[in-house]
Amino acid sequence: MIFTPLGPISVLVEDGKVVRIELGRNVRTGDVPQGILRQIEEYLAGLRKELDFEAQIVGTCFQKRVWEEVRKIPYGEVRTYGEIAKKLGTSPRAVGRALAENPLPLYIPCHRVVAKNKLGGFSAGLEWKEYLLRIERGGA
DNA sequence: TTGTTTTGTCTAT
DNA sequence: ATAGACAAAACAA
Repeated sequence: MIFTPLGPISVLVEDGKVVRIELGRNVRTGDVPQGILRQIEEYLAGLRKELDFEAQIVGTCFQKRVWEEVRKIPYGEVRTYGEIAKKLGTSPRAVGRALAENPLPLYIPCHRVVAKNKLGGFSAGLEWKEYLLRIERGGA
């Protein structure tokens, strides 16, 4: 369990692999390896740019393709739903739909995906999206 | 600026 | 099979 200005973050781990990350909700979790928590804390403090731990990702074939693509977005940069869609040969709407199901926010940096002229959405609430983007922008 | 149409995928019926 | 939901975008007016 990690604390942020916006609320707690819980990490669910199954045999050494991160299965789910919950923003703003306090979920019952088992033991979480110290190294994983530290990475996330450092990331939130703006001291770390990549999360690198083992994760087990469950989803449909299409969802995994979207999540994989989103993982390639560099720290501090953003892409639009349309840009991701074009790369995968699908529609922006479908990309948003897949991101809405993202089980691993932060690890799969879906906050780096925005709408063309707006911020787009975020399952945990837009405050989280803004918060995360602010961290990566180096802002306070 | 607003509303309307088009759009791919997923879930439930 | 089909209908409805959706974290979007393009277009008409």
